Amino acid sequence: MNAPENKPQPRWARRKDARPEEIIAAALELFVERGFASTRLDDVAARAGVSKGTLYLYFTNKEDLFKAVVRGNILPVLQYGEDLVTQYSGTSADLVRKLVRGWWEMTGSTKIAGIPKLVIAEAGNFPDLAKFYYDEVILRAHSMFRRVLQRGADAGEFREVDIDHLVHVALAPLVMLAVWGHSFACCEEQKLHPLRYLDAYLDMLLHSLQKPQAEEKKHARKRN
Amino acid sequence: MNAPENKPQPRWARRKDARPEEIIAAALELFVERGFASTRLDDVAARAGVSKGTLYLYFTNKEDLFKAVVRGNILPVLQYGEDLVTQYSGTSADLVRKLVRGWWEMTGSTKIAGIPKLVIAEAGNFPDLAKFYYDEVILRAHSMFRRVLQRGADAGEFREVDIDHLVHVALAPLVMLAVWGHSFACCEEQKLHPLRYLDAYLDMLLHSLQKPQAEEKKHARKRN
Amino acid sequence: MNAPENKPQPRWARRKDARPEEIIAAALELFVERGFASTRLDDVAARAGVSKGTLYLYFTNKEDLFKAVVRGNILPVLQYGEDLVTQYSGTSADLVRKLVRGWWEMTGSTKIAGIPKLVIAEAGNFPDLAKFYYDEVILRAHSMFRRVLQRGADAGEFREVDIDHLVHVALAPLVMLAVWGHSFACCEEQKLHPLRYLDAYLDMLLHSLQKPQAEEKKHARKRN
Amino acid sequence: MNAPENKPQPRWARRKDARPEEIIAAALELFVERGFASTRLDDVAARAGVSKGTLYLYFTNKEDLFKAVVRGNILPVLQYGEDLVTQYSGTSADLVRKLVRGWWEMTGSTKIAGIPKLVIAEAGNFPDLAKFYYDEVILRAHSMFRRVLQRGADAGEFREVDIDHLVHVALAPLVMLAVWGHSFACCEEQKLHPLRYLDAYLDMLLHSLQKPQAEEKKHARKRN
DNA sequence: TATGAATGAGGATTCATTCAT
DNA sequence: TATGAATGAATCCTCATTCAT
Repeated sequence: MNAPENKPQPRWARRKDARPEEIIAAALELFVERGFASTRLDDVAARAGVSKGTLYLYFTNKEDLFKAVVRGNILPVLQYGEDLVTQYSGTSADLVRKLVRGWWEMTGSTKIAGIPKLVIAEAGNFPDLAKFYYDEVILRAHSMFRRVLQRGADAGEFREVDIDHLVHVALAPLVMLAVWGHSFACCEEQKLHPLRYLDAYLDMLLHSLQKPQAEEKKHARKRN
Repeated sequence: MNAPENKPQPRWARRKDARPEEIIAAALELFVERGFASTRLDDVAARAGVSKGTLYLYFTNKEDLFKAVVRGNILPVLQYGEDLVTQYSGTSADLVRKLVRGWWEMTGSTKIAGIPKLVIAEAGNFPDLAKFYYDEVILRAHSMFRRVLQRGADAGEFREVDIDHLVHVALAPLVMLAVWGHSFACCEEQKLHPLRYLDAYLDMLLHSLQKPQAEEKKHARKRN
Repeated sequence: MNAPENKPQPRWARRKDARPEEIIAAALELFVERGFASTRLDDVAARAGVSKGTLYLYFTNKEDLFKAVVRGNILPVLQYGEDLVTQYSGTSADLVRKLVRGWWEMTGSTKIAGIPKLVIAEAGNFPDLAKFYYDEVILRAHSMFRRVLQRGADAGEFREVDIDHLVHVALAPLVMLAVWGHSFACCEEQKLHPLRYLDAYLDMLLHSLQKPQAEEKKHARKRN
Repeated sequence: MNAPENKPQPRWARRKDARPEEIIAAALELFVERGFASTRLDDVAARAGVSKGTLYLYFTNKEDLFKAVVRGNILPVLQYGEDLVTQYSGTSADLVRKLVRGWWEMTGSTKIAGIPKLVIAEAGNFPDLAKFYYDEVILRAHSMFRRVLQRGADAGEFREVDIDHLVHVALAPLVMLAVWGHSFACCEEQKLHPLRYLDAYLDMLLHSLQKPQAEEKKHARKRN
């Protein structure tokens, strides 16, 4: 206890700051595993190592905790992508590849990937959560991806397409990959290989954006 | 009661057989609107015009009813697609277009489109339902789509791709369109236009399958 | 079971009609004994001989049950008094005596006497119940008593007083007697004798309404 | 912390002694506003400007605090009346008037008037509090009022009545006035005017105690 | 003394399920 | 078959109370 291990903060004060995040982490796991309705707050408390009552010190009710789980986990991952898009200087195709693979490593392959399923499942029951997710996550993600497509089109790298709708379409396979991992993945006898799935996805998407060869050559020349 | 026998209660006799289907129809609506856990059997019974007890004459419990809803609604739509693939004689690109637009009209734009969301949401809680859906719906849909891609490749119409994974990828936007309509659609200020979404999807998919021009020409010649 | 005891109604149907009243009766006892907050619905159910869930078939929630208890028990007793006032043909003093003694027998000495205490105690927490009680019970009781005083004044039997305020004042000892029985009665070593209390009350009230002797004589003459 | 010692925290020293009374004052307000069960100690602490834990330094539990509120507020008001009765030299009717109006100013019109309602409401749940209140408040008040009536009777000013019961009866309107202000007062559209109520009360009470005129004259003569 | 984070027993409420009719 | 009254297990949430600091 009095060991020189650098433990300057009293255990309690530190706990107080850490508690909400510990609870959110526990709740994320359980909500992802079981869904909103089937998750008992007893279990969340137990997994977070606190008592039931403690939950209510930090969250008004189950719904509030649910929203905190979504907001707390999902927003940080958007910033990364937006920054990347802003800073990137290579080809737009490479940017797409980098974004997709980055998303997989930071989100798609983690517990956070369970959130889209959660939000989709509960959108009807929590309209304001759905609205939040739509405004803060979906619109931002669409906006980011639209910038990438526009960037490629402006540079003459991508062909002209219906960008507004393609954004919707092109993000769907990523969302589905995340959803899949928390729904049917465990039913598969021959497991889906996420990286091959992503390769096939990138192959499809980038092929579909490629200009007809004639123009492509012009573009290639310009770039040099 | 003591009335003469010339009224064999025709309406009733008919209803008796129809009961399970009426219940399933009512349950479909409510499950789609509210999700599994939030749907009360009271309401299902009320909407089906029967008493709560009657539900238990036809379904052993809520879970059983849920499964019946899924099974009863989802299987019929697959047959149509499979038959089409078998019989179709035009180009594979046209077959893809026809399948996609047919799916939209028969399924994507109907209440049935709510089922994928439901199954995804409850997959964790009903593993055997998920397994059923995976085996009977997803695998069959994948298989059907795989045949189409293979058909195009065999005919030299489509370029060579990783068909196994592309099937997964290529179906995702359709599933997501169905899911979208039952999750975030009501949050949108500028509503997604499903037919344009499908156009963008087909445009993307078919472009990505196109052979490079050189080969394309060969193919075009062959086709003529 | 098949005994010839005249039990013509099926037990269930009869129960359904009787249930709300059985529950209200049980709830009255417990609310009176323990107050609103300290009464557990478990106990109400047990005393009514039903399960907890059954309460919710008949009452929306605890508050609703509470209100039903008050409304169901208190309104019937008012009618008696109002009818008596309307029909009575003797002196107003005798009418007062009859009303007071009737109230004691029908209400003051029964469980119903616990209700004023209840309503007083919970008025702050249930403003609409208080409003109901004020409108439907207090105002009606005041109105009835005002008619009696006015009747006596009109007949020259009672002296002129500030009737509006006297009504309030004069009913207070009756309310207090009811309240007393459910609050301090059990603390007394020498028990309050309700009938003597009522005698003292009537003596005080009627004396205070008596005209000065001179006028009294005139009145007496008139009456003959 | 390491500041020079010239600051003996005067404010704190003062507060330390005042704490229990500040808590009691805060608790009185809340108990009166909401009743015992609906008052949260959180709120008491907040209103008293202390932490929840601090309450337990001064009171063993909620019940103890409740009792302290009652005892601390109700006893002081009795002494005034008892002293007045002992010292008063005017007519007994005037003494009654003086007592009643004094009570209104010192108690009936203040927050303290909420206590009778509280005690009545919780008498069943806190028998020892009820006993305390009965012994220390009600019996003393009765005793005091009995002395006044006896004083009037002994002086030949009041007629002979059943003093023991009249004491009960005669105090009831005062208690009810206090209770009224904390129960139905807020329901009234035409507010009760307390001073007129008290006038009507005194008028009734003193009239009822008046001797028949013949004797009254004798008494008047004696007094001169 | 004073704090306030943490506790957990307690109670209202819901709803799938049963079963007497 | 059909009903719907009744059940009671399950779970959210509250808040008086404790105790490490």
